[in-house]
Amino acid sequence: MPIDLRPSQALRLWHDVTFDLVRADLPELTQRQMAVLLAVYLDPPPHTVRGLAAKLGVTKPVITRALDTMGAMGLVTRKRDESDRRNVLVHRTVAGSLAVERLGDAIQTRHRNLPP
Amino acid sequence: MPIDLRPSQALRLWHDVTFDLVRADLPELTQRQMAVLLAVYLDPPPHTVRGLAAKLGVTKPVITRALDTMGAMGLVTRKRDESDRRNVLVHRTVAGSLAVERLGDAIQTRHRNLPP
DNA sequence: CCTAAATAATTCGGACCCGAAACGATCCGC
DNA sequence: GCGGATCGTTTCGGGTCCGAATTATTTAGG
Repeated sequence: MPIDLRPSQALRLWHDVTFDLVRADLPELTQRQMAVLLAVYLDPPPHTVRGLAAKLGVTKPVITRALDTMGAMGLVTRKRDESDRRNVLVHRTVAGSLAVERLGDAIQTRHRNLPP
Repeated sequence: MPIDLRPSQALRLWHDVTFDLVRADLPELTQRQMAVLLAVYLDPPPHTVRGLAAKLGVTKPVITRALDTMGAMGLVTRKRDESDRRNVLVHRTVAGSLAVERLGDAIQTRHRNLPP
């Protein structure tokens, strides 16, 4: 477990990484889209629209729209669940894995360079 | 300086705090608004529209609009610079300080509870 | 079967954000 | 003073997101 972060260091970390995300002129993700992306890539599958909506405490259309947008960006794909065709399963992509990996590296780097 | 975060821990931290922000049904801030808010509260004053725009690498109207929104939320205030009335100076508020402080606590808590 | 429940998607009106350009106010050098 | 430069705001057309309600598809139960 890492040594405790003081609040000022915690905020500095959040500030620095947020600036990295803004300065990188990738398409901006909303907070909700970011939450969906990280849920899909960090939590174990399967991921359904309903499950993601419940996890985030938002309505299902929010998830559908987030998946529309992130699907157009190539960050996730959707497939019908063949064992229960009411469900839609969200899958990871290579592009999404790379984007998440880059975010992890950014956080790690900013964390390592925090002032004492 | 804190011990190094592994990328998986870094991403878990970002995931957890992002979820906290989404679940707390406060008005959502865009990434850019978050960047402006943290710049105002973490970097030393004075803060001008032009300075913030340069720091974030965005156009001035982006800052003006972010200040409009965050001003309506009570997170910041604007005042004319009396020594150069072309400038607008961005000031902190009690509500903004509290919001930033709560964010810092959330990050600290999530960081402390990261899996090994 | 055939109805009721569950799931994801779509529609609707309204609000917000964007970039680029134009605008008004203010300052500064000559 | 005056003209150009600087600063913040506003306008414009277009796009995205929102919540709530509705729809279409599929499953499960009697």
